[in-house]
Amino acid sequence: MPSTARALARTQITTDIVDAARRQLAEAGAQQLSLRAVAREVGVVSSAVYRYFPSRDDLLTRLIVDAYDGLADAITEAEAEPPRSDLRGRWRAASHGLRGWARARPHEYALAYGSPVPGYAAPETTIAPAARVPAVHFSILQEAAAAGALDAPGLSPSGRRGLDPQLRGQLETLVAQVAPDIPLDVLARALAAWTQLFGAISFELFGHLVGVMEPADAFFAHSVDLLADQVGLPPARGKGP
Amino acid sequence: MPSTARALARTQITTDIVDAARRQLAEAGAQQLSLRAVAREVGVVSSAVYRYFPSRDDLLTRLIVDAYDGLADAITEAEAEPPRSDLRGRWRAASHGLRGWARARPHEYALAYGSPVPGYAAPETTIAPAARVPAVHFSILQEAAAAGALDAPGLSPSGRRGLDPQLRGQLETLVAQVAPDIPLDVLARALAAWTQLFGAISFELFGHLVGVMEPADAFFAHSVDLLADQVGLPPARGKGP
DNA sequence: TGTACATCAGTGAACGCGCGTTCACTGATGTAC
DNA sequence: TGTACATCAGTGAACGCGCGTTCACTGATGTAC
Repeated sequence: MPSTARALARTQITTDIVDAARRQLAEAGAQQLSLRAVAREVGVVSSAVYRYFPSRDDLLTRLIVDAYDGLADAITEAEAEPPRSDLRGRWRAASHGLRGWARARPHEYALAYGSPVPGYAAPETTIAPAARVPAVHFSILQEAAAAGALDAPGLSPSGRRGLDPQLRGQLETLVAQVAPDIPLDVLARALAAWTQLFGAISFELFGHLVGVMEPADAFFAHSVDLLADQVGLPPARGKGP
Repeated sequence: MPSTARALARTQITTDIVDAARRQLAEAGAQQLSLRAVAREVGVVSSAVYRYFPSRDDLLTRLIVDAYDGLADAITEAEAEPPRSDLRGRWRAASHGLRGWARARPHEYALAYGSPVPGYAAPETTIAPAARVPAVHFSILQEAAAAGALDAPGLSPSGRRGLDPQLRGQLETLVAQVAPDIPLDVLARALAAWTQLFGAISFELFGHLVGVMEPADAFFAHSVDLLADQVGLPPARGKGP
């Protein structure tokens, strides 16, 4: 990896291209993202972009991976704020970090979590970065479970009472990969809570709360707390978020 | 409204156009929907479509309105199955009806509830049909509340204890329009549950559960029951869905 | 250090494509007397 | 019932547009001796 002038220029221009693409994504959405427009913005002829990305789809993939990474970073950072012992505070912070990131970059959010881009199939490269995103929430529960701090109506001591067999099988596979200390029924609720956070954020960003819950701050905060209850996190110890 | 040959032909061809458009939506997604392709499929020259829809966007609007209407119908029909006294059964049926409709028509679902179509702004005409969709779920809660059947941890007798002022204000406006008998805290949970159903369905349809919860049937059923608990519906009286 | 060759970034023209929308037109259908 | 006129569905050509990708090329940068 010698830092020749060429290599330096290459990384510089690569990031220029990605930045321009991200800017266009922010302005027009994923399917309007055009290689030619990106090239124009970077100040280069359209065919030159092919020296950096073999096709438009590869550029899209890069944007998706960056989105997952940025989101995971934002959640991690937000979650680090509250004192470690304040489990609910950390849950709240992580959740609001998720929403804040999404509101600041609605098109990147839509690219990663909205309707699939027609004609584009995400390659396997995106799986690992995508998996980073829920890890923070799971780790909070992991820690809480290990400390015996989780409690909610309907949770069973065994962690598996009343779970449908299909669901139990899936959860057993997942628990091994992700968070071995979490009881199965808590993990099920965590996953539900996880999808549900995205439901609230998507509704807000995609305009389904307009005229109903607008601004959605208080509504989202309320949802987050309901979900914290549901997964069995202990009540807040200090002030809310 | 005389049924002249012309008028008959007009309604016939209008539905032909909409059907062709819906078929293309199902195959390629909203932003690939092209007037020319629709015209080709209907067997007519592209400019002829302008006799029926003034622009591509109007055709899109029609598809969106149809989607909301179809979804509302599907939920209504599904909810009518269980005995009226089985409130939780009705909640489940309505929710599974929602998912079933979405799974059968992922692109129509994405058009209505996924990322906004770039360059397209939904006109006010879509508001009324969109509002029909959540009405079934709300009416179940309305009825349950009137019968005094709702109970869940954290719900207060006054219905408003502990609600953030911003949220309370929004809920008061909404409750008047939608379901005057529902206590505010139940309505807040109902709305949260509502957005959360869409989170689960979007995750499933948009591929975020692939390899994790697949098939998602049991997971979705579990989520629906957790949400039923959260809004305070009484436990199931008979078998599950 | 200097030269000969290999690498590679960027150019510019071209390919073939499909799109939404407009317009003057024709011929069939409908209506008023 | 028959005729004269008005309405309107559908045609076909054209407008101007932007797109992704390929290709032979040039000139600058890097490398081996």
